[in-house]
Amino acid sequence: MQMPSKYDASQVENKWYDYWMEHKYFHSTPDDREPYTIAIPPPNVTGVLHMGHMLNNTIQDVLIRRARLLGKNACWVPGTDHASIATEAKVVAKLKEQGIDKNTLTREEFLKHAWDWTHEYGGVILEQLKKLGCSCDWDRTKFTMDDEMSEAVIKVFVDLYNKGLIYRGYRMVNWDPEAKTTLSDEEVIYEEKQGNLYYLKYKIKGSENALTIATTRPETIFGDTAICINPNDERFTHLKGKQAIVPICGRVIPIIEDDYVDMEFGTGCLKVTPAHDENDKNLGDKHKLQVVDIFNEDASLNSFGMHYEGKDRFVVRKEITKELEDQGFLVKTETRINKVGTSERTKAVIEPRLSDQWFLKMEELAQPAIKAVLGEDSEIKLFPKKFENTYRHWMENIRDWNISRQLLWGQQIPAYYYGDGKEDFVVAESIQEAVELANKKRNVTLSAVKAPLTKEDLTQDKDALDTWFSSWLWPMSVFDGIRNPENDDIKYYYPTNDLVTGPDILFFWVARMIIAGYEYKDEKPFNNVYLTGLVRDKQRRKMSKSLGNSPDALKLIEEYSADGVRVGLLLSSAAGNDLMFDEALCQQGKGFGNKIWNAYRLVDGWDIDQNIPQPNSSKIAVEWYVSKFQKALLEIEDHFSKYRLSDALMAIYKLIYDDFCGWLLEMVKPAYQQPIDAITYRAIIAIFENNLKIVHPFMPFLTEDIWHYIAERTPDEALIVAKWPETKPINETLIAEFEFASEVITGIRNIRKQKNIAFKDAIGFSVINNEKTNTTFDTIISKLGHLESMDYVSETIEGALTFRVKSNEYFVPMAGSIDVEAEIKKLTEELSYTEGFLKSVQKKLSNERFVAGAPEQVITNERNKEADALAKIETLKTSLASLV
RNA sequence: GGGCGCAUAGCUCAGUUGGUUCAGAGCACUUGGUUUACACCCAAGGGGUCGGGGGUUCGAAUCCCUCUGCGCCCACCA
Repeated sequence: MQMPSKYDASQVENKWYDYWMEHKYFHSTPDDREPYTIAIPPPNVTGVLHMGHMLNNTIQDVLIRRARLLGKNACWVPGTDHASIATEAKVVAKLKEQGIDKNTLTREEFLKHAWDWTHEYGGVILEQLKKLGCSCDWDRTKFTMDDEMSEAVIKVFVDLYNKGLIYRGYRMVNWDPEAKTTLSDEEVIYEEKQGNLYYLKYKIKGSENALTIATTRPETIFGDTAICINPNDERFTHLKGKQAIVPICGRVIPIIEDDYVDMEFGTGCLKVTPAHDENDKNLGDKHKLQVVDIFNEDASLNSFGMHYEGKDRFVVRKEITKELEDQGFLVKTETRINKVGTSERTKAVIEPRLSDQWFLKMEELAQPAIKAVLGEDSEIKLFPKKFENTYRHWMENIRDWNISRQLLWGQQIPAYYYGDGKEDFVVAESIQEAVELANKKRNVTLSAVKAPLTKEDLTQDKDALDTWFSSWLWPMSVFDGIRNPENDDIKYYYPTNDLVTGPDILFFWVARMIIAGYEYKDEKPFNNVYLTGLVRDKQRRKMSKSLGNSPDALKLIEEYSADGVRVGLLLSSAAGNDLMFDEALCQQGKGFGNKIWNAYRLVDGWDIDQNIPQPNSSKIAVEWYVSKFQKALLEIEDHFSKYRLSDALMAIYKLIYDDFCGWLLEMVKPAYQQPIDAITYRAIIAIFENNLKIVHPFMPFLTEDIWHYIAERTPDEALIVAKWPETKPINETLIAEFEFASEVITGIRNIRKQKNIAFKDAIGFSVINNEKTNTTFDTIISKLGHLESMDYVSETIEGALTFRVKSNEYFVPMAGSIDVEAEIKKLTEELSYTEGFLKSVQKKLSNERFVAGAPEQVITNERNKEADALAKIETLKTSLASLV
């Protein structure tokens, strides 16, 4: 087939992706091969591809394609996450645009909108992954809200409840007043903000005296139910047992004592607002204080806020400060930096709020997950290892997980209420079961038997479960391993091999998957966790939509080709290190593709002559490269085993660019318009095929395309399912000899450059072979140096340019044009450098403690260095003598 | 406040148990080169007191202490 001179990426990419899909290379079913499995970190169903996804999924595809070439049964399960709060926020915003208020809709109506949205946009991101070349088993695509996935979630909830691990509690939670839902601690981002510390005067009841407290939140005085002082604080002894009067609302509250109060901070008097601060809640519980909640769901004030009712908390803060000041209650204001919790999704300032929530007890569940990751013989390895510390810290201080969200989009909590009492509820997988359970439970409680409850008497809890409560089951539920634990898929594919994700969800997701894995399969969910870094721009800023510094992923692919972008992303992204993304890297990736393309164009253009013998230079060249390739193969293997993908790619890059294109092809290339012998040609093709195999995981499209130019192939022979190159013995001698030869060639090139000798002009060449190197590479030196001849001599050649490699001396005769002065200068400089070097080596060797303390190997080396230096000095001296 | 980690060439980073290959790679840069696959190319070259200071050792980028500057995680004193 005629090969175009330019590589047309988009056409090629579509062609081969379709081809792979058509022949079902991505699809996997259990068989007797070793499985290699990755469950994708499911992106948000309504999301679009960003640089983080690109990096993440490129890594996964490299791993999965390599596993496929290694003959494993590779299965990469794709899917999307319903991302409850993020998606719900988007749907609410869209409805708002259409003039629809979420609160006017029934649950069913809202969910219909959400599903419409999901069907419209869901899967866009998966289509984008295809453009990147991701070889997911699309037949297995899952969504965390699929019926069977939801069923698994509910089953697990009920099971954990029955085990006594899930409980309902009236607790202080993080309330997002914009989304009107609870957030887990992990979803709250603390930001430093400039704020004020207000000093407020509270009158003492039945006295003319007053006390002063300091607060950052004056609007919460309506919720004050006590003033607290430290019992050891002598300044306030006179306040003990007294009562204080809250400004503006005039409520009388007790003055209590607790050594929780820091005497150094503020005034040493603390106002206690149990409804709106976690620590105050604790104080409140301890001292049996009243709880006054002053906020509505949207964080506007309720009727306790008196004339501020209905106004937003921040508006009230401003206005009440004014009122307090006018009435003489405000003593002073200090500016202060404090950390304010904000919602990861909506950016709203979090309000601590007391409410009924569902919690999962974590401490006991976490134990197997701690053991699995930490310690010497850990079952799960984190890459890079440094995240183990972070993991340990979190796991050993784990708090109960608040799993309920006041959202509609998600699995509805399977708790059913049937009475007025706080405990009048049951937890069940279905309403039928709930009815039965409820009747049983009620009959036990009640002395008299009442008419049985029916479906209509039960109300299901309105809250939905936290998104992560479904995704923590992901590696199991994608194989239906929760509902159907003995099925073939779960038995074959679980545990999965590698998980590739960002460290930002180490706790949200990774830790919890490990916990769930041990609880439900009694086994780890994956062997290795590869934690990628954040993608940042050149100025180290995190790439984000709001900054507008994130390039359009698909445009990048259009411009640099999918392969180019993949290589660009991986060129500089060690595991766990942030990636300083620069489009120039994609350009380099594209350039690499171009290099490989043109290399094949060269080979493809050769005429083959069956009758000419293989030149010795070509024979050696091929043998050398085969060894070089094998050496690289080992190195690549080692990098992969340590998940050093950038290093593996760089090793491949250098092998192809320098050793293959730069050296091998130059060594075997026939003269202009001359044919190549058949033996060399066949060897080069075999080498080329091996090269393509190792590049394929990184650049799947280009390599598959060239693969089919090399030969007509049946579908079974496609590159994607080819066999990874076999390992063979390495001829280290040959590699070392080439190293030496390449230095000789460099020397010749330098002389040509110095004297402006064009490559097309052949030159004479002589050598004094003090090193006794053998002649293996002579034909190659001759070819690449364009030598007339290569003579072995024993005496210095007069009137020649010289250079040395080790103690060998080389001569390029140049009668009449030798600058003797310059030669002497050059030789003198080389001599003094070598003598200095020798001195330092000898100094080391004459140090008794060195000779006594250093290992044999090191000493031998130093002795070799000494001998080399002495030989070279000898050579230099002889040359100098002949010139002077 | 507690914990973890990082600092090596202009940039991004390797450097495994202290000693061959220890001062490296890629990119960028400088110089020279083009009828013969590729200027998306080839060749050659410059460039670093290994963040500062101190210590251990025959020997330190590597181990210890300290200072400085960054990054991340956790906890949240009103």
